[in-house]
Amino acid sequence: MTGELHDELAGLGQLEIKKASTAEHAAEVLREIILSGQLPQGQPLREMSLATSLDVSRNTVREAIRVLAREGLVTHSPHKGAVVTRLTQRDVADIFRVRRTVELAGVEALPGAPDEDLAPIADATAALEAAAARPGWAAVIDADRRFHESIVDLVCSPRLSRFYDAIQAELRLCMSIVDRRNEEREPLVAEHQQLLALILARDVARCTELMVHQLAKAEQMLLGVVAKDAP
Amino acid sequence: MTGELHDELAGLGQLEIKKASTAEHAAEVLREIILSGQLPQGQPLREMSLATSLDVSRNTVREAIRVLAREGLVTHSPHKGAVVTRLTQRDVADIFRVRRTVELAGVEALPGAPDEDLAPIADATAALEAAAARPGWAAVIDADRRFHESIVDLVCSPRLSRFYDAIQAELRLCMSIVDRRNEEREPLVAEHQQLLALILARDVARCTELMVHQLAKAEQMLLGVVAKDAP
DNA sequence: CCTCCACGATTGGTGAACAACTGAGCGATA
DNA sequence: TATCGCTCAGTTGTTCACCAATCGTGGAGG
Repeated sequence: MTGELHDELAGLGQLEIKKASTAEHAAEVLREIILSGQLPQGQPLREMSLATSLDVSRNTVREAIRVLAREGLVTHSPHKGAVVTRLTQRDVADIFRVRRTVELAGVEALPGAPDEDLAPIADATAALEAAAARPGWAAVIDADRRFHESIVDLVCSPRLSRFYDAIQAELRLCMSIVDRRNEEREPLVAEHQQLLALILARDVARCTELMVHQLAKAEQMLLGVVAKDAP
Repeated sequence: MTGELHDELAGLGQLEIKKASTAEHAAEVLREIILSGQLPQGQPLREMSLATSLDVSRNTVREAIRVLAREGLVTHSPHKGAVVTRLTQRDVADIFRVRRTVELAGVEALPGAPDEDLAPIADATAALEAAAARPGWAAVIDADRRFHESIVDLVCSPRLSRFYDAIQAELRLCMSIVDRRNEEREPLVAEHQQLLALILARDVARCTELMVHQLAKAEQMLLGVVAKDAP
């Protein structure tokens, strides 16, 4: 009988995620709006206006804003409200310091990782190749995100993975102001393929080296963008 | 003229932290109650009862509970409310995996750290010695906390330090159920003195080794405690 | 002994109200 | 002119009252 039950649940597969709490849902909507770059950095979030446009009560909006504040996507000041976080060069440097620490910890965990934990990394690489062949950056960025997330997951620490999630959200916020019109995508694919090869070979030393190099390059790029954005 | 202004502000040094929001304050009070072990793990937190005893509105209590939930101190289930988080062995293992990752990253940063960043570690060690000479565990545990926090601060990453703060809060929650009546405190002091010596000598390799060993010991102890606590 | 259902308690969410605070505009004064 | 103090509109912080949805439980009935 557990069989039938399981089948029934499987049929509901898509619906099960239908609804968390209203506040979480509101937070998710806001998060996507912010991360998609529709709101410029520093833009104030007015509770009343959001409440009417999201069609929820002001209290619910407040909860959502608190969630985003904890994630670092908005910055809250007492009696002044929340604004979309304005990332400074210092923030970018900090984010990449965390990336080095956490992602390299994932690489260090490589020797003891079972093969099936490596599969998501290969999947993300494949998705990255496929996305690069088609127009649009959204899929590319998402595949890149999954790639690095899978590396951190090698540590097998839910808390570390959650923390890294928040870091990636800030990173996306930062990347939302990047102008990618004339940016190459082939190098990105090639770099990740190299990384994947070293990962599958479980070559910790060279993987670390390459990853440090790539992170430094990305950091330089974003430092430049942030510098230009905030005069 | 900036000189006079600076002098005036310096005189006000202590007052600047005068007051956070009511919700944050409520969260802080609740946090201390939980971390001091006055509430057993699994204890439900009723919004109404807390609202009357803290003399704030139910909404404010709700906000405070959300804060604690995000910190991991309470576990929230829809329509069932929040309970003091019950830490499992899996949680303890995860917390220590994070500690290894993050604290060792602090040790790795040792070669590039300026001397003044090492001072807080020495201070914490001194405080630990002093606290161990007097009765009571609270001061000892706090000094230990500061010791490890200062090591993480060597990375110079506000985000990493904040994350580690949350981890330490969970750790304190876990330690609140430890029975320390017949536990030795001299070994703890000696171990930290050894660590401090290696840190001041900037001996990354041996410091890492010793710290891994000590963390493993603490982890074993807490795993045993948690196992006994949750049958 | 087991099942089912109704009830009380609790949480999730809304709307309105009021207090407290901020920032900007505007004179008044030196 | 520049600075101080004031008022004022707008926003946030907090409380209160209310209702719907849900959970746990205990008792009625089989």
